[in-house]
Amino acid sequence: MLLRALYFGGPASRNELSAATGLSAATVSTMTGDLLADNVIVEAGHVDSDGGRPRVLLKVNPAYGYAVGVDVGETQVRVELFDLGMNVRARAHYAVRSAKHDPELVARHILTGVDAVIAEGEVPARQVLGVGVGVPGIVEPGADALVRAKTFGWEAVPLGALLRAGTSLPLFVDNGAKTMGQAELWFGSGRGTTDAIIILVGSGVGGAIVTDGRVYRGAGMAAGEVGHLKVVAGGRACRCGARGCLEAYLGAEAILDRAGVVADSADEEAALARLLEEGSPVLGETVHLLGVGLSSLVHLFNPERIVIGGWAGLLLGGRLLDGIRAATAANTLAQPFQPESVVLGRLGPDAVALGAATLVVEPFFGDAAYPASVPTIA
Amino acid sequence: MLLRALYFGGPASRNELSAATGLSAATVSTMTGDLLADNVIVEAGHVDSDGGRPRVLLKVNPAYGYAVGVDVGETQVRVELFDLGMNVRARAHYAVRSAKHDPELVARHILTGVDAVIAEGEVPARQVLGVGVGVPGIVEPGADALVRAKTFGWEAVPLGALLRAGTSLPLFVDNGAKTMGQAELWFGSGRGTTDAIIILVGSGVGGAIVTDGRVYRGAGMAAGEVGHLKVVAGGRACRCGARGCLEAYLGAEAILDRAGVVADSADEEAALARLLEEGSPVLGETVHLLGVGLSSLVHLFNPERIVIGGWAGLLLGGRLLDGIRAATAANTLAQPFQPESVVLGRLGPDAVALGAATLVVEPFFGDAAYPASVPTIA
DNA sequence: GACCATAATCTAAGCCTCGAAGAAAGTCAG
DNA sequence: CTGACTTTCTTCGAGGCTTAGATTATGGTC
Repeated sequence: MLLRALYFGGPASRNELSAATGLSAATVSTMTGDLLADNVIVEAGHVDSDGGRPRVLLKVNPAYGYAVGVDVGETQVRVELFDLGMNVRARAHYAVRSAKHDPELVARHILTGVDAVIAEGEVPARQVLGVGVGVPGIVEPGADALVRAKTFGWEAVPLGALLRAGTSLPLFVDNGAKTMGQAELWFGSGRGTTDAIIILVGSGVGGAIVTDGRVYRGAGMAAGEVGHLKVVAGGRACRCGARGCLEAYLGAEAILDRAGVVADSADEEAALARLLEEGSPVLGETVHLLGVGLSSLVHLFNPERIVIGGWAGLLLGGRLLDGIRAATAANTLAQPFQPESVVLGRLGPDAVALGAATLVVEPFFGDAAYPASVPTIA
Repeated sequence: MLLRALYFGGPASRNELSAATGLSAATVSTMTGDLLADNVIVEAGHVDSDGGRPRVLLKVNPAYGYAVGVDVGETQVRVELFDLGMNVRARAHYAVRSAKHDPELVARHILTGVDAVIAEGEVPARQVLGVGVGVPGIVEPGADALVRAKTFGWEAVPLGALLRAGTSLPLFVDNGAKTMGQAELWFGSGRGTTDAIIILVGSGVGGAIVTDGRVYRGAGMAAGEVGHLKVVAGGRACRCGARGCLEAYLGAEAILDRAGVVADSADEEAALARLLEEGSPVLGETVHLLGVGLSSLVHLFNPERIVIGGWAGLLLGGRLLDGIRAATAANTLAQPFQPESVVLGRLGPDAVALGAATLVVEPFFGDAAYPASVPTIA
């Protein structure tokens, strides 16, 4: 609890911690004493007195531990080493031939990358708290971390098992959009909210739903698939097999397709930028449909904030944010929705690895250890 | 924690409680001793031994306290008194002229009803733990409990304030669909799940979304408005002002309207039953759109179970459940969805008052008292 | 330099939880 | 019927965490 308060509340004095956590000053004092002794936290300067004893500021020691974040993307595997302050200490990239995503090759890239960044970052191995991996598609819970990703042709790839064979570090695998969402939540535009929607538009559409301050994963880790929210019953075919999904209209691929632009994945960004420059009736429809989708989300989740991110999302939002807000408001009851609550992401499209690293750090900050809501009696 | 385990886990021995809660047998023993002394729990028979000392079963004392549940409906205000076991002890109904829902009149009905059922139930006033009220529309958080309900013409009715002027009992006001959903969650088809969608189809469409074992209310208590999930962008006009809402197709009113049947609200049930009997192309479309809506919900929430309730929902589901399951599956990725997870509600349409009473009881069972996810530092 | 204000620490007490030991209340074999 | 055995429940002392209240530390103000 204290660690979380310090981590997200920036440097703070013991006194502020006492107020923030509700613990007594005495408890904070003894606890911080222990944490200081264990080197988990460190002093971070003083604040000049305004009449009394000056406050000593404390913060989490960034060098106490390190986390590896991995982004398994369409074109490359990116591996990055972060300290607890989420500063990058080392990077490694491995290009992947677009069509071919051999699971074993990907796993090998990840494992080599992990060793490489730990070596390059000059970090003692025992201080590495774990490896977080963000992948496309749906990840099943369980030690094997079965991954289903249509875009990669992965049906049930046991990525967890493949990686565990090559490293003994704690391992966390999750959908890349969710890791990116968690990054926006912790360090980006979602900061400070407890109920938010983070929608990530890239080539496709993904997202993360934040409830009670945490990314909601549902009963089987598959919640938050914003891309497959239906906006037009019986509408355009989506690559998931269904019809009328948001992703069938909103991802860069879908937008370009609808506009009749031919572009392979490497050119998508330039092509979309050109489309925005030149204008197109498709864009108006896109904004409208995004508004419809967001209004559904508002009515379902009543979020405090809606963050639009991902490279295509930032491109669209940069020019059309007002339109998106208006389109959402037009479909939404006035009470639960303020247009200004729709904002753009702040972290850019490369935050998947950062978010993956936060998966490692999250349990370190106390996991919240919620009591099981209802204990089961046999 | 012990109370919750006992309440939802039925009668149980101290030993079972120890296993269920993770507390040691010693702790359970002392705690239950205190609870017994305070009369919060009582013994509930024995289980014959199978070789050792027989177990003494414990349960929550239903007579320890009482809760009043109120259902503010279209045609009447229903007030019911429940004991902790949620057995009805007394009822009072007050007819309301359909069109006219004068807030002060409604409040007066509620207050008279509360006094009436407490008197009729012969319950000591100090044992009444509070009053829960289920209303249509959206309830704003705060002491005034501002209610916005288009169907009643309520713009911002401070129902909480009106009631608090006439009673000093603790007061809980929430949307009726959510209270009903909580009733299904605690005592009906949702029992035992921690992640569920409960969709209630009556004249309109409402719902409750259960995450982490509790009804999710979002940042402003307005989450879970399943009726305003959009299924057809730019589709039929909904009474909320937007277009293409699920409620514009799925509520009894909308179904009958689409089928060209004229029926006022008193006849809706009979008319819908006749439509189901006779068949209609509208029904196929309804099933399809419900499937589309549910598939959106599955992708967003990845629930363990989907409960269809409300009088119209039970009517539809009774005949067309297989079709609904198939329509949902057709629009949903295979991994997160099993068709059998769609089930019918078990409590019938009168569970609003029951659910409202659970609002009163909920904090009594320990509120879960989740630590604030991130303490705020000034 | 006396006095005040605020921050941090120390101290003793209270509460919760647990392990270990043992009491209670049965079954079962002979 | 008796003694061994099984399982449930209770008691007791120890240990840990948290707190209120007193105390010490560190600076400003007059």
